[in-house]
Amino acid sequence: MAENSTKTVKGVKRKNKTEQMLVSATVIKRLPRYYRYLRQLLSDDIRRISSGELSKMMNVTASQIRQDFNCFGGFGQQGYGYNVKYLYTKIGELLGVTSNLSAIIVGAGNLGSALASSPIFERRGISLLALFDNNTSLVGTKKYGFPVYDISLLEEFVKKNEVDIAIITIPRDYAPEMAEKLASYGIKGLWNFTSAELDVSKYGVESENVHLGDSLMTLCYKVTNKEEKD
Amino acid sequence: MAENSTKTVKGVKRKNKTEQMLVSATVIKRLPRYYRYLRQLLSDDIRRISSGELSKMMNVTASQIRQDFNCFGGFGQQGYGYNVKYLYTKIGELLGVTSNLSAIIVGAGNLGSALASSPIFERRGISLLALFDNNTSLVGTKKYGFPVYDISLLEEFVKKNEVDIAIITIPRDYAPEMAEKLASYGIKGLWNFTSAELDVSKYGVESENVHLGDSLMTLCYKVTNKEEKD
DNA sequence: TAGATTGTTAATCGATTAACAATC
DNA sequence: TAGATTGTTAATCGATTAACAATC
Repeated sequence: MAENSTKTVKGVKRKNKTEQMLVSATVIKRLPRYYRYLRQLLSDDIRRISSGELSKMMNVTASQIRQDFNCFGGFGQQGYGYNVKYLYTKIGELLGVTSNLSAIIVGAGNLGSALASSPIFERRGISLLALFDNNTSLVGTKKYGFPVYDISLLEEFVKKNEVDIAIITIPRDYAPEMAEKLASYGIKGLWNFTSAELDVSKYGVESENVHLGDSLMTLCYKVTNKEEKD
Repeated sequence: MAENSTKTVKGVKRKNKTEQMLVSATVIKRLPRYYRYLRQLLSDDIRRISSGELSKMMNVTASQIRQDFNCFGGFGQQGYGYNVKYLYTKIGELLGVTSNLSAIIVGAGNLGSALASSPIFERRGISLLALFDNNTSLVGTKKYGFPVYDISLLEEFVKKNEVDIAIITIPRDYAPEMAEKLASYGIKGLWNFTSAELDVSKYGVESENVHLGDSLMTLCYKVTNKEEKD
């Protein structure tokens, strides 16, 4: 992916280092946030930014920003800072925006439908292909342009279309079994919205557990236990 | 809240320490997960559990479990372990399950409606009161039993009903302004589903930013960059 | 060149784990 | 009592921050 070459971007030479150690999950989880801020800068027509300026905007240290970017070989230039467009593109590539991933939603209920209606996939270069459900009154309909298929067609569809990501919005109790099935069909990633913890790493499948309930409870903790203001 | 008293629970004496330092966010964020596992144990009729057993179930170290619980003064008993029911209740209290919080959903679109239809609030002792929207075709209807009111009624409603938590499911661009308004109306917590970062801590309002897009991108990173399996 | 700002090493901080004495 | 397991202190690990030499 990264190589020991020298590229010329905006008339400026840049070095790409050979991929070093694996990057910690702590750093990875910060990348989408950088990506959001960089898109904003880009749409504000800001061409360059220093770690110092970005740190003020994002409320993190400049040190952390430079350390984070350096995990991937360094995207900046001494004395100049970072080229916003270049940095945005690079982080986008890291995050897989250009890797043309495909996705399906398993569970065409309220949450599944809400996701289908949102621009969340399109914005990240992910092709949503279809929804699946076992509810016969949903099967055969379309949700925001995407077909809802019967769950019995899932295996064939996933294998034929080499689906990368499955989004799980089915009732909690069916989730672990469904996750295993999807893993066996060759899914590469699982985006889990149920309160079950789905770990299919033993099949080499990556997963992200959203756990909305945990987020809500964390908020409740903060609301309940906030007394001492500073 | 906690006091230097001695309680008798299930015939066992327990000490409550005076609240010590403030507990780190790292620990807080783990509480909902403990809570989930403990509920499971409870429904499986398991009365007691040791940190060692729980650590195996949850894939964390027993040390971490004991450290975490001890941030709140210790819920266990030497030589015995933890009483599941007691521990579950205690963590629930910490998380505000018994503090009778109220909530509204601002934005009755697909995502707002999906949340209204879910048992996520009821399960955590939160009363969902209503939804708000500016779409006249939604106003006056009911979503899963909850009324949808016009956004113009928001201020009066929040103040009159002393609403604790506002859930923001409106388009991103309106979110910061709405957050400030809600803060000024006296909201205590904000559960934010937009991609905007809403920080109203300057008004003393707590917030949780869900950032589904970030979660999806993190998954994309993992899917795209998984090569080396072990 | 001089100034700016990165890339990177070293120092600090906080979180996790290990160890064990206290005690049920 | 003896055995088990917590509560808690000490050791380790990893992540963050500070500092500065490299360099554009």
